Amino acid sequence: MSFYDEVYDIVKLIPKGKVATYGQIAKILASPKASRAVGYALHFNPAPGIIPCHRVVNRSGALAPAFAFGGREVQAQLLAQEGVPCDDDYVVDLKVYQWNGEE
DNA sequence: ACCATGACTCCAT
DNA sequence: CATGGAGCCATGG
Repeated sequence: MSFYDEVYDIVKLIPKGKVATYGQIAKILASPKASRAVGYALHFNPAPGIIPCHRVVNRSGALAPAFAFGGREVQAQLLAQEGVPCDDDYVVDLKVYQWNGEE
């Protein structure tokens, strides 16, 4: 699962107050279209608490609807706590909070 | 190698 | 704007 390991590593090094999209991570890894595999890797989430999956959002900047480590509201709280306020629809302002450290 | 699945993304209606 | 279908990638049986 080296691919997944890469995903976890990327997610783990996302700076506080920033979020990354599946497509962005996929692009950083190897293929910009591996967003599915990336989401899958996060779904495995082998290290909850260590892997800030809440900092990973979809291309719209919205939190994963199927997120299940506590609920979207919890994720929203975490993001707000990190300094990333989210919309009522759990949508983050990507043009401001999207992580661009690998771009 | 093939088929099925999935926290995605894009295009068409 | 909501819904549906197709494409892409990695994993597991």
